[in-house]
Amino acid sequence: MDLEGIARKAGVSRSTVSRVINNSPNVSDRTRQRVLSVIEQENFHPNIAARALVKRRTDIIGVVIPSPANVFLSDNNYYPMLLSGLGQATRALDYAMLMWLGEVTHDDQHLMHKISNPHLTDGLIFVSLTNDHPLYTKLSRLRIPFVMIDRPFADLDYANYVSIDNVRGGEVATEHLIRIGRRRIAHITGMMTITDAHDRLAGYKNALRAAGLPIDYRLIVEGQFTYEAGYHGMKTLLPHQPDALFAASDTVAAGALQAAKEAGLRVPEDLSIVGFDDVDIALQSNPALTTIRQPIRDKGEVATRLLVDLIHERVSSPQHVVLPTELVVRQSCGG
Amino acid sequence: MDLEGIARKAGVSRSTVSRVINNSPNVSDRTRQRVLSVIEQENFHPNIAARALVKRRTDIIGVVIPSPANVFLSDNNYYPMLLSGLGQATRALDYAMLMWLGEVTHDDQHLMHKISNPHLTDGLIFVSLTNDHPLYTKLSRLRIPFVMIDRPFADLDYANYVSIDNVRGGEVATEHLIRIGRRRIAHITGMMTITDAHDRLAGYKNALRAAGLPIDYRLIVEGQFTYEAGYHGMKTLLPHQPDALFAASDTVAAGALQAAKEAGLRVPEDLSIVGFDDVDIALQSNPALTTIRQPIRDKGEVATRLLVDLIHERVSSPQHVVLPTELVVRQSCGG
DNA sequence: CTTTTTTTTGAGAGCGCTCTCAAAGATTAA
DNA sequence: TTAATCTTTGAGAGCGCTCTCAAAAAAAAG
Repeated sequence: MDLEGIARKAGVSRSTVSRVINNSPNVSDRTRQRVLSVIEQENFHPNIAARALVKRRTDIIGVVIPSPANVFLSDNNYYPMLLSGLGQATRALDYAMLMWLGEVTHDDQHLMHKISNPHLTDGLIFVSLTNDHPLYTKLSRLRIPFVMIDRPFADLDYANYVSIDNVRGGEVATEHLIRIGRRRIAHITGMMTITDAHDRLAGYKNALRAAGLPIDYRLIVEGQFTYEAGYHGMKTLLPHQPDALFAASDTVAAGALQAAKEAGLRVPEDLSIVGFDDVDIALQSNPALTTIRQPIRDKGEVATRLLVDLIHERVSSPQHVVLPTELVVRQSCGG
Repeated sequence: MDLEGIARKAGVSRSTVSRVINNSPNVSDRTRQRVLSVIEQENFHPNIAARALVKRRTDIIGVVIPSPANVFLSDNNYYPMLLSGLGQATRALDYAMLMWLGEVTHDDQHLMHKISNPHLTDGLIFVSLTNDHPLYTKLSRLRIPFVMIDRPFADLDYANYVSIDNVRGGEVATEHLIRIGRRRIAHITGMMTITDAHDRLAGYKNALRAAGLPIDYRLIVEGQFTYEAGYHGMKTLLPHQPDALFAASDTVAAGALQAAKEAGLRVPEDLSIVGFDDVDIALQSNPALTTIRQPIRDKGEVATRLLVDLIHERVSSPQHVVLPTELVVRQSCGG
């Protein structure tokens, strides 16, 4: 059953039915009711392909999460929170959400071509795209608007993004450790292919400098935003006897905490720990983690709204949104 | 630029270009190369709306996760694992994945209508649909194939589903506790609006009966598959002095563990705990949880493959797939 | 009433593909 | 060489909508 069929049953023209399903005001109430009842009775669903063909809009936005499985699966409820924000906002704006999950390799031209098809989605949201990612370099050729969640590197300053103030977050975390009297503050970074890791590290260094403390590179270990990286990072750090740790994420902090406990250190007495994100693991750790809370759901919501504004050309590229973070003090740092 | 434009540039007809982009064998190599190079050079993307209009296929499958936020966000990496399986399989089968996240209320007719639009998706996968859900009753009117992840109640026996053997899982968990000498075994259930919770409870009872142990309803508490439910459930159980707990999920077990610790109980010495799922929290708990591992990613993969088989009418409804579970022994139960 | 204005409706083209069917070209068999 | 077969190509209809433009109907003004 198509528009024509409904029209026949209701004794009107195709145009009128079209007006009804598109909520046009130029239909008399009597006609509208008649048409609606036929639609209801026939359980009619408009063919959105036909609509998309003429409107040149699909009302679908694409979300690309190219994180490798170990990050996507280990980061606790970071991704669920983000997805929740994205899903919520797309629904509220009457869009549908297409999702591309999982690693994309260079040779998968087919997939990259599909993702960037301007006839499939009206716009794209890229989550935590690393700068060594095959899609990263294709961004400039994209013919539909896109928004990145997490700031890309400087070479992509033409891109729209929604991020948090990671530098400030790193500063606040480190300042807190300094304030409670710690002096040998270690840092386990995140994956250095995304700016979050760089910026949190920068914030850490800023705070040390501002307090006149030395930057000791033996106290800085590169990690991957994973539990394992935190665990092994801490093992590497232990010989250098840190009295505090700022971890690039709560998951990293949890891994480090485990390693510290196994080494017989008491947290927070012997070692203060501050994480980042404030995901569920922060609260479930023992002791609960002091952390920098970031508005994860908001990132998803704001990114979606921004993308839709871009699609409708209500704003023009590039747009940069930076959301605030907040220190949450719990037991893992004492003081 | 459309097919016609590419055709002109390549000096062939629209039909031939169509053949090329659809990998038809009936094109000479010379022509194919010529067309492909024009496509490449023009960065051409076929209009999939036009294609869908004539093919009556969108090559999109819809995934509906109507879980309330507190479940979606708290269940640790259960959902990421599932999504990973779903995403992986849809990609492998050359489909795109549309996602509907979050609660759907009765009054949201508009959304339900969108979800069930047969022109938008070729089929649907419902994840953990509760039997009190507004979509549950609409299933019979759906005009596209659908697969449920987790067995629905008996009234929906015409539905396709992929599940695990929850009854057996509950039995194995409980049998294990009995085997290591526990006699006052408590159970905190999941949300009773889905069969998983029922079946695990049934398995628990089966095992007790088989061992000649009484079923003590003071040792059975209804929960919600959440950390909080586990925590409060344990508090309710403590006065009845259980010596073991079978929790309906690892998240519940983790909450219960916390409550037990706070009450001064030693785990596993005073209280053995067995969880269910084997999600990350099981390993990160202290002590690590003995649990029933279920193949979460596989559920997603199998459901996707089944759906695609249904779409292509390679199999006919109803199909019921039950995947096996496995006991994973860790520290939380001693013995 | 008639004329003007406003509201409501219909006709028809066109969005960019696929698919069938027939024609043309190339290859092989007779 | 001609006929038969196989391979490759093109023409054209049609998928189910939206949107513009004009016509018809209803309401308001004169």
